[in-house]
Amino acid sequence: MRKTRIQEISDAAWDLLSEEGVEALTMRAIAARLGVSAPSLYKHVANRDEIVALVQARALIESADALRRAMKRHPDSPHLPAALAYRRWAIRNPAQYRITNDQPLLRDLLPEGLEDDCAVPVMELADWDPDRSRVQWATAHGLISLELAGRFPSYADVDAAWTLAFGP
Amino acid sequence: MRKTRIQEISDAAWDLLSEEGVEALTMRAIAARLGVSAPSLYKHVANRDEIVALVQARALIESADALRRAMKRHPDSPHLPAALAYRRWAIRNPAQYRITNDQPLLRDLLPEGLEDDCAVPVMELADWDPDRSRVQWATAHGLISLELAGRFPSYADVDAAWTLAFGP
DNA sequence: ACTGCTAGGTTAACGCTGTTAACCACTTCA
DNA sequence: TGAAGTGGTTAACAGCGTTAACCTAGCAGT
Repeated sequence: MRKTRIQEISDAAWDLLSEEGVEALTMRAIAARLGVSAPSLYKHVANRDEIVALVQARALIESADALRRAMKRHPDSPHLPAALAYRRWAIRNPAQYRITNDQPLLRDLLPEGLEDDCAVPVMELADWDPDRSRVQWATAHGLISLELAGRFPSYADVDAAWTLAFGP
Repeated sequence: MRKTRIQEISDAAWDLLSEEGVEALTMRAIAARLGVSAPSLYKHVANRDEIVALVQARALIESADALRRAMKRHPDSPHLPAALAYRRWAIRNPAQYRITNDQPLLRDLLPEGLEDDCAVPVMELADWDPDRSRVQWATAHGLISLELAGRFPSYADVDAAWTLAFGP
């Protein structure tokens, strides 16, 4: 089963984000990675947003999986491990995290139900209390967002903040 | 005391953000607001980042002031009022909030000490515990960021989340 | 009063961006 | 055999930040 061209485009975009950051995600750069000219991408996607949506979908899935795996590994006290796993994923994929969480999701272009599916583990961690789950999600997202934006001073003990927020 | 041209540029950029959002903040649009051509802006600023930094500085000051005023108004139980005042400022100035908090601060272009000054009220609210202050800041920032990005469903009770996070 | 500097504007242009139009070759199928 | 569809091409456009070159009004110094 060969890779479809759309998957190749998605992978090229993902790798470009990993290697060169958000600003490097241009149609011409993606095309160059596939050894092709930029306009030919439009034979496979309608516009750049559709490629961004592919990245957002993968980022949502991967980060939710990281959460789920950590919860499975620490079934009795999952909060801190799950939070740290989420943080770890974000720090390792900063451009992907920002492109899916620092701007509106391209919902119309995302697979149906994906967003809800990825919210499940967070709901579960908050014992299905929607308010609690939103606060915990916001705290994790806020800590990551501020860390990625370099808003904590270099001497800040960010680990201690995570432990205080999600620890025992 | 007439307004200096740099202040006029800063104000034009601010108003443009208020009225048309982040993507509308272009050199040509700022210049048009002053009835002038884009290249002439470079007689007053080195580049676009310098204008963004002017906006960031004003946003930091205004949002910190909103915090401080709320704390002064509710000296006995300031946490929730202060948090809601911060949220209110962000919701009323979404483009300015995002341009200063969703990307790295342009520290080299910001007035010396401004960032620290604006962190003081948050520190005070957290009883000068740096870890607590970072968590509370992150929670507020996360809630705002997710709300501005439209990540909460329309039926979500965001007020309840704020009350849960900062309430009594 | 004349000279020359400076402040602050102008237009033209460059390289980048996303995107469209027009064209072309190869494969598939009736 | 011919038609349609697939997936590539180059040229081009408007908008972006930015630079270069030029011009003009006002002020300072002799």
